[in-house]
Amino acid sequence: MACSLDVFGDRWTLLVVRDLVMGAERFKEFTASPEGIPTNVLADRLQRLQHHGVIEQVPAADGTRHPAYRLTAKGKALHPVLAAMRDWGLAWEKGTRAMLKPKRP
Amino acid sequence: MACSLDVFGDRWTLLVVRDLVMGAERFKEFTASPEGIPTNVLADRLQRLQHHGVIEQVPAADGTRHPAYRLTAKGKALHPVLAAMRDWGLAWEKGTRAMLKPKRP
DNA sequence: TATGCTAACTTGCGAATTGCAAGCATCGAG
DNA sequence: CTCGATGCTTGCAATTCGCAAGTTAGCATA
Repeated sequence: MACSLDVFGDRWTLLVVRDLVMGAERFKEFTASPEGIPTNVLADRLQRLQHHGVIEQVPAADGTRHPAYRLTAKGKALHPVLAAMRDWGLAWEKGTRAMLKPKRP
Repeated sequence: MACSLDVFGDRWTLLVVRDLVMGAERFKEFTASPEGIPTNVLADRLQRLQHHGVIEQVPAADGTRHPAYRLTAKGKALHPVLAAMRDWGLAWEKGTRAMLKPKRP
């Protein structure tokens, strides 16, 4: 538990992972999320997640030369955690909704 | 997701909830956990959890007049979240172990 | 009554982390 | 060769954190 929290026990990390699950791959896509993560925090979290082996940087996905980020197996294994948190929020916090379907399943 | 993180999206809150699930009820018991939460942070988190309806303060459990803290239904509903995080940690973070059985189930 | 002990907080303060804004650096399009 | 878009990095004020040191209250012993 405590070790897991060392990896993603803060306000932003799990939101980044959520965006990855939802299909985000590029820096701009994360900043476009409604919560509005500061760019310096995002850069830090991406580095940290990479360091923990939760995500990996792939050099060039499409035509551009900008990096893309993908979940590793370790990162994909976080899905149950996210699902549990989403379900709890939906059940107990009023006025919450969720986009249930990932863009790229 | 984001709303859930508003409630427990920080380093200490979920550790407090974990201790509650494990049977802790009193201030001293939380501070005794191996992670060593600072007392001011603990006081703040207990207040915040109470404010969010995750825990409740019961005036006197045993002979003493010190308060005890208990999970509400909302708090108990966090169990799947904790379980998912524990399982992920055990599966992917090396050298982790867990005390699987709560003292008071 | 004085003295000590423990539990449960609160306060103070230096250090680290955050959020916001602005500033680079690179690339392809025009 | 300028322009806009993208992907970061830097600076700085403000919040939060962690540690240590009080403070308060209820027994307890003498």
